[in-house]
Amino acid sequence: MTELIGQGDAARTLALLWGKVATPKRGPRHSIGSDEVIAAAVRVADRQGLPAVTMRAVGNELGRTAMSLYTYVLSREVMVDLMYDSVHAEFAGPRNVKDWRKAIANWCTRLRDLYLAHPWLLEVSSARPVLGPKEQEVLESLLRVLAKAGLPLEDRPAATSALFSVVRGAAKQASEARAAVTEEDAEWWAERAQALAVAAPDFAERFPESTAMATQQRKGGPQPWIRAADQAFTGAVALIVDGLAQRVEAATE
Amino acid sequence: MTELIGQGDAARTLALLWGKVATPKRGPRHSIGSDEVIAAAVRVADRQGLPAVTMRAVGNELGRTAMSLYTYVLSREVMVDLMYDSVHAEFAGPRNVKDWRKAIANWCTRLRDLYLAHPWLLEVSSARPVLGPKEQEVLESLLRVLAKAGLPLEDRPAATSALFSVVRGAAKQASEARAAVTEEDAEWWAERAQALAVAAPDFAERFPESTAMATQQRKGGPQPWIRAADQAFTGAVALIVDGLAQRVEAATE
DNA sequence: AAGAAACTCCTTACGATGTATAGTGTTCCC
DNA sequence: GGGAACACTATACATCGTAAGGAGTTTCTT
Repeated sequence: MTELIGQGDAARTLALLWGKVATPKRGPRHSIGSDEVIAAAVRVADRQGLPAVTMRAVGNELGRTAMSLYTYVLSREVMVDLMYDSVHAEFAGPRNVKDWRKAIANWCTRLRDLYLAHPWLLEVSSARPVLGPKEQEVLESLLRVLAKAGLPLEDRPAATSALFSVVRGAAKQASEARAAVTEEDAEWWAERAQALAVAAPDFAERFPESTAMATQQRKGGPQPWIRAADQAFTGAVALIVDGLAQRVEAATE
Repeated sequence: MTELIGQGDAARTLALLWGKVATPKRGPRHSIGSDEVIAAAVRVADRQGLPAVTMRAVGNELGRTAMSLYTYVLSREVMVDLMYDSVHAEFAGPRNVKDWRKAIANWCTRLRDLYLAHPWLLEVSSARPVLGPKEQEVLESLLRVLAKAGLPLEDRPAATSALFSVVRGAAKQASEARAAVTEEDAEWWAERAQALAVAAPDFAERFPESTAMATQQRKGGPQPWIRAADQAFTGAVALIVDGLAQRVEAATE
């Protein structure tokens, strides 16, 4: 039975997200701000992944105890939300605004690069939306392109939904592929592949289409995983852009 | 009956996934099988979500201790992998195979419904692929449709990547929307919305396009969230299908 | 037939986690 | 200058996955 943990959560969190925190009048000065806490947490996440972001680890990163963080961030969950929005500041809006097709492709690539720079972003449970300004700006920048392209209002939810999904999906796949290149993990993959061959000797007959696609993808020269993931990504984006072009044409006729 | 119960995690897990476990010769009979363990874990996950799937909870579901599960599943992580593949058995391949466009839409809907029936599927970290036969069959069934449609081999990775991403993304959004209808959570959302209005009074001016889309979506009658999410989903799928149709035409000319 | 071996399942225990609680010391308002 | 508000620390607790070891059960070997 999940109880509503503290009624003030939402207001407090949103205030932090939108930079509307009133500084207290009395008591010792904050030697740091919540920004520093978030930055430290992001550093830990970038280095060691999201599970390593424990209150103790972040406190240690700041030369402080775990409990002192609660002065700034109310709970770990909230801290992760703040981290999430925070790194979206690194996102730079799309270029090539003249050609909207290129602008969309550019938006997708930049967002994917953000996810690749901070893979833990994709582990943040979006069971409940964060609603921060920096992530909002990412969405807004896409909508600006779609508006200028002349895409009807009613088509935009589908478009944004599709593009966000594809970028996130591709980023996930790409970061897996990237991890596979690590020496340690390469071994893991090899072992896994062999174990699969033993466990499922009839794989090729049972899943002919999957096998065909896999062998096709393996022809990509060195580091085929990464290249394949990359091509799947650009291909998927192109697919959606083509679909959007049809909608735009239909609307402007 | 292949013998190899490999020493490694991977081999053991894959053996379980592909049903190639050798039953031990000595010792007391298993009063249950690993299937029952997985089924019990799935029951817990369906009722209370993935975080509630603790070894103790699953053990309790079976009238057993937590530690006894290690006879069957080596670790919690492996157990979740097995759960993941297991429920993909519920997936029924697409109908309407004659019209490949409808078949794809059907495949997407069915997969989304699976995710909605077991929302915890979307929380399973796909940092490392599961490689089970039941999930593989889901992919294979899509590839069969694409093959029959005449989509060139080199376009299939992009197509599958895009469709999987869209279905997962939409399912995530939909399950959030569904959660919002719950009475408890409705309150949470209302509180959240009000807090946002306070924290970001300039939202509309700052994000005009986002606001326009939101108001547009709100015109959807009762339960606008769900309907909006649903339309975004079908729209996104249609978008991709249109893109695929172009590729198919280009190839068959 | 009987001991050894293999196996299931249990009890206990450990380190790690998020955070409640209580206390110490600092800073500012009246 | 006293008291309220606050930052920060130390300690403690429930819960988690699971390591370790033991008791009881079944089968193989002899």
